[in-house]
This record gives sequence, structure tokens and C-alpha cells, in this order.
Amino acid sequence: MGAVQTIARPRAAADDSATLPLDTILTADCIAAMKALPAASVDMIFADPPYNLQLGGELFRPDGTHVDAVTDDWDKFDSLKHYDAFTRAWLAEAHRTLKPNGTIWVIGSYHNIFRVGATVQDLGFWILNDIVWRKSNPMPNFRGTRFTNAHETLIWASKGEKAKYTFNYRAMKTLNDELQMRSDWEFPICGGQERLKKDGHKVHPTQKPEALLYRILLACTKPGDVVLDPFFGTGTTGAVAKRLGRHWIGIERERGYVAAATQRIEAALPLDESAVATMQSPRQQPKVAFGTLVENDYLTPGAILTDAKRRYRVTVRADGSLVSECGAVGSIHKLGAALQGAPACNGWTFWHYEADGAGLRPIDALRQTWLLATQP
Amino acid sequence: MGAVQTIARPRAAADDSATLPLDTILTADCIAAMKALPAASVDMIFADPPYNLQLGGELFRPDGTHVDAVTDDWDKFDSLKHYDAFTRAWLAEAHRTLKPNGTIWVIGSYHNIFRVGATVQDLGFWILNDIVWRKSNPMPNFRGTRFTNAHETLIWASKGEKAKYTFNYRAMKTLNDELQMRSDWEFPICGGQERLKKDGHKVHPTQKPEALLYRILLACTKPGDVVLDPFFGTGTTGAVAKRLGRHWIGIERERGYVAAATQRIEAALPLDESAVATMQSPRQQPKVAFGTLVENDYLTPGAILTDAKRRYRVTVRADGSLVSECGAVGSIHKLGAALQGAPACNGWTFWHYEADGAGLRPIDALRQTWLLATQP
DNA sequence: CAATCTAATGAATCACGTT
DNA sequence: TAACGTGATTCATTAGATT
Repeated sequence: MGAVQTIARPRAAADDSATLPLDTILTADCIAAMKALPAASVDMIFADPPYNLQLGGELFRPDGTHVDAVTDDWDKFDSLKHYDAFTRAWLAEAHRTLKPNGTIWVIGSYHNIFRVGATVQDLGFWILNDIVWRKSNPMPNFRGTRFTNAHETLIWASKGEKAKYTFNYRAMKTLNDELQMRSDWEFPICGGQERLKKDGHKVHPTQKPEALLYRILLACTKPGDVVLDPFFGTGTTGAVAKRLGRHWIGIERERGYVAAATQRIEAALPLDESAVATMQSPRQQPKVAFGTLVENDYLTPGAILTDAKRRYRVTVRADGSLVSECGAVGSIHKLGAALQGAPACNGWTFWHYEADGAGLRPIDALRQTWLLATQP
Repeated sequence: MGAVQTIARPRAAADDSATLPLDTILTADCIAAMKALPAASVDMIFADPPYNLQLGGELFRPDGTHVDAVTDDWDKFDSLKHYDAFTRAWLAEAHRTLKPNGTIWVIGSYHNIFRVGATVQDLGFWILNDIVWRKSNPMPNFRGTRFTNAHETLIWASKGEKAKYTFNYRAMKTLNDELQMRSDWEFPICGGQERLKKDGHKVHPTQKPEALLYRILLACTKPGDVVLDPFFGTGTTGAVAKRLGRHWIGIERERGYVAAATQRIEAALPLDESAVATMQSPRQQPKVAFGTLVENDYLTPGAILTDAKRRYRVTVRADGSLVSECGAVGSIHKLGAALQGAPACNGWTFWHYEADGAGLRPIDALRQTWLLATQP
């Protein structure tokens, strides 16, 4: 195994160029279309297959509005067994069409990614990383029944253990303020102007953000490489590939998606440098929840907090809530406000703890200590 | 399916208490020891199984025993096959020993988590979330060949699709500064004083941070619940369970780890009961009928209620039903839903009354006053 | 015109007890 | 067991309307 960056590999070989349908969309079933492609002919594959969500009944937000779920036929499978067979079939073709030193990316959620990942390994692919796409603005869990499903998972794999795959290490490090790019990436979900719409409705229920593809193509392909996307949808992969000077091949069955993708890619301009800056710099804001300090034993449940003048006295509980002597409970902010009869309160500066021999210190001091210990 | 917090479930039943080795470490092979436990006897399982293969060519037989130095005889498909058999064997026992409404947590990396996740599904577990542990201080990729592997993945699953699992939604929300807890969690890796060492060397190569177990146990168990850890290692699960007032059972084969865990857990201090308490969901409060408030003159029949924006106006009747100006009649919930044309409505927060000099207040405030006055 | 309010929406396996 | 009544439940962002 190893990352090769220095060796200039040949572009698509002459015989391939003749047969490869470069920079076009094949309107066809993905497995059939892949079978028609020559073996060992593409440099990278990006695949966003159906997730097999298995959703139940209708879902409403607390304000009574209806949640527009993914109910399309292409996401329905009779059973896990059928889904596995489908997964194995298209991944086998992916393995065949990939060049020896090519890599594959597959995105999914907990509904399908474990089955996809196991099949990837079964077929002899060598997993290089799993990448977590952290959504900065995920849909909440409206019923309060689980943790907010705030991420999706990507698998990056080479064709085999010894393959000399492309990884543009320096580009990734530069992009990440001279720190190694990590396996957790934060992007917003696709919305606003970028989201394709027709008659006011989204064209595709699961359009991926261009920023995600941008980072993937920049990291794992070279200019002129051929990128295959067997689940092309509205063509995010094609649009980004064109912008970055990579060739692309899309496979998509639904004509509506093909039409939208065609128009979109025609409008895409190669190397839009201005967009690069906004899409590349991973932003992260250190935000600390009071509960984090409790979890990490900066404050032990049962600890006593008071305000600076010791008028109010409360006890810290296991979940980071506070309980007053009169039995009122709430977060550091809410209980501080309630006890004072104020509309709001900054709990970080209001509440204090007794530091050993140093008198009262605001709990904000603990937050600063935490940030110093955990931020690079 | 759904999160149940209101039903006080029995602790380990009498017959289980007799046979369950509560708060002890079983020095044994995990599959054999689990087979000896009664069916449907534990509330939660936390498992940190071996990560398999690839790293150093480790191999496991289906019974979990280690295969030494045979790398030439085993290709990676054999290795995967045997790891799958081992995974299936211990997960099947986990399924058997779990109570009908219990849940399981499994942690892993990209080397094994896809195989584990697929087997979890194959055995009938119902995945509730996958959780990403983002390491604030991961080990860098020294050779610059991949993305920094900066996270591990946890799977949280119930015993089946319809199970009524425990999820302490309010406690998690409080812990996260009044925002829903997401599926991506950030913790430092285990180090410093927390990391167990002997003769200057770490006792266990993959000791998990207590903060991770703290959040898991707080989220998905109740005080007094029984937590089983079949890969106990140096006993992080036991130490945190003891602190939080949960029972624990550990299974560990290596005597060195057992000794370290025993000493560690003995030193752990349980929090007192009030500190273990967490924020409770309204689901756990006793139900109050709106009519009760009318009967007790918190609201007089004939009183006027409106929504917050005063778009709808209704009159309270003697039996606690409401009547609108257009003559529609119904409960606080039904009429609120009907007037808005919504599928459902929480009348307690939708309807407001005019409080003396204090403007509109939701009728839920009256319910809270009633609860305070009548609950011990 | 700037500031502010309102409405819409996103790959979601999203309730429970009683009759 | 299916139907029904009660009532618990949301965050970040964008776009458009209003002040």
C-alpha cells in the first residue's frame, strides 16, 4: 500500500479513450451500464447508492407541518437480502471497471453503510479510511426518541491492499490550515441556491453538497483523471469534476434527473477559484456544553455552585442540570434566570465554584481550562 | 417502537438476582460466560470487541480464541470469515441475554465495524443510531498516506423493531446546553491520570475514556439497571456504572486486566442519589386531565382561551371541553387540531388564558401549578 | 433601506396506554 | 387486535414579508 503523488500516470489509454463515454451521462440501469464499460478503465468511482431507509408512517414536526420523506421507488427493496444482492452486484462491477491504482468512495447512513462496507471488504477492496460527514444543519429528531441523526458515513477504499492509490496529502493539509486533514468533515446539507429546484420543488430528494465532492476529488484524483458515478442523480459529481478539470462518466436511470444534470453541468464553469475558498476552509467553532465538564469530571455531580455573592446555592447533577435548595431544576442558564426572576442569565459567569484555597471562581474558568486542554 | 420513560420497570427479577453475578468480573471466555447467563436478564450491553485482522495479522477462531503466527496459511478472506463467525457467536449470546426492552452498544473502527453492524442487523437487532466518537487528540497519520483516523464508530441498537427502549431524552438535551444531543460526540482519548499504568506502561492498549461510558449509561439506562460488558478489559464500564448507581457484570479472560479492573472499580466512588438524578421528561409526570383544573377552579367554566396569537378563541365548558365561536366542540387537543386543520395538537401549550396583568400564559402553567400543589 | 418577523424545510428506519 | 384519545416534540438556514 502507499500513496503515490509523484509518478505521472498516463491519462486514459488510447484504446480506452475510444470506448469510454467521457463527460457524458448514460441513461441506463447502473449495473447493465457498468458491465458495458471496459475493465480497469476509470481512476475513481464515487457512489451514492440507495440507502434502503425503510421508513414507517407519516412524520410531522412539532408545529404540525408534514415532513417530506424519501418515498421514491428507487429506495425500496423487498428485504435486506435483496439489498445485499444489489449491493454486491454493482460493487463487483465497480471493482472490475476500476484501474488497479484507482479508489472508490461510497456514501451511506446507518441503514445501509454496514452492509455496503462488509461487501466492499468481501470483494477484496482495501478500506483506507471511513469519513464522517458531520452536517452543520441536520434535521432534528422531532419526537425526541433518539439522538439527532447528524452525520453520514463515507468509505474510501483502494482496489487491493498493495495498490498505489492517489492521495494528495499536501493539498489536504494546506486546505486544513497546515494540520493533517482528519476523518471527520463538516459541511452544511445542500440547500439555498445550490439546491436544484423545479416548480418550487426539489428535483432530487438527496442531492449532495458540491463541497463534499470537491474535497474528495481534490484529495484522490489528478487533473485529467476519469471519475465514474454509477448513481449520478442530478450530477453533483459531474459538475464538480468539470470545475476541477477531471473527466466524468455518469449513469442514471431516471430521465428527469438526467435532464437536470445535463443542464447543470453545462452551466458549470471550470476552475471557479472564488468558490474554492468558501468550500475548502473547514470551519469549526469550539462550543462547550456545561455537561461536557461534568462528563469529563471537571466538576463532579453533587458539587455545590453559588453566585458571586453566595445568595443562591445549587447542586450539580449527573446530566449537568442544577437543583436548588427549594427543589427547582434546570440548566445553568435557565435556573440562574429563574432564581433571579430575570428573563435570561449567562450561567457561565453567574455560577461559581469553590476552588481549593483560591476562593470562588466562575465556572467559565473551567470552560477555558477545558478548551486549552482539547483545542489544538 | 419508542422511548419509554414512564413505566417503572422491575429491577432484576428475584430469580435473576439469585443467578446474576452482579457487580463482579467473570474471568472467562466471553462466549462461554455469556452462555451461562440467564436469557433476557440484562438491561444494557456495552461491547468493545477486538478490532480484528489487518493490524498485525491477528486472527480469531469462531470461539474467540486467538490464532498465532499463521499469516501464511490464512488469506484475508479466511480471516474475515472467521472474524464474522466470532462476531456472530458473541452477538447471538448478547441478543439472548438482553431483556426485551434492553439495548446494546458496540464500538469499533473501520476495520471491523461494518462486519459488526451487518451482523447486528442480521440477528434482528434494530439499529437506533450510529454514533461517532470524534477524538479531540487523535494519533496523526505519520506517513501522510491517508486522512488522520480521528474517530471511532458506535452502534446503538434495540433487541427488535418494536422494542420500547430507554432513552433519557431530557437528560441528554440538558447535558448539551438545551440542544438535542447529536450523533457526533467529541471526547479526548483516554490519557493522563485516567489512563491505567503499570511500571510506566499502559495496562491496556485501547482503554476507553470514562466520559464516553458516562454519556452512554446516562442516556440509555436507569439507576439500578444491569449493564453487561463482555469485553471488560480494565473495567471502564464497571467504574462508570458504579459511579452512576448502575449494576454491572464484566467478562474478561486476561487475568492482568481483571486485576487492574478490580482495583480500579474498588476505588471508584458512587455518587449520591440526588447527584445521579437527571432532568425528567414530562412523559414521566402523572397525567392531569384538563377537567381536573376546571373542577378545582383553576379555570372557571365560561373562561376564554386563545392561542398565542389570538387567532382562535374558545370558551371553557363545565366538563373541561371547549367550544369555539363557530360552534365546534372538543377536548383541548382535538379542538386545537381541528381549528388549525392539523393532524394533532398539544392543547396544553397551544391554548392560553389571560393572566391578571401578566398577559397570555399557556394553560400548561396551570397544570404545573396543580402538579406542584398535589405531588409530594 | 435596514432591521425584524414569519414561513418553509432537510436521506427520519420518530408514541403509548386503554378499550 | 385494531381503533381511539391523550399529548410530547425541533435546529439551522434560507427566503420572503413586514415594519
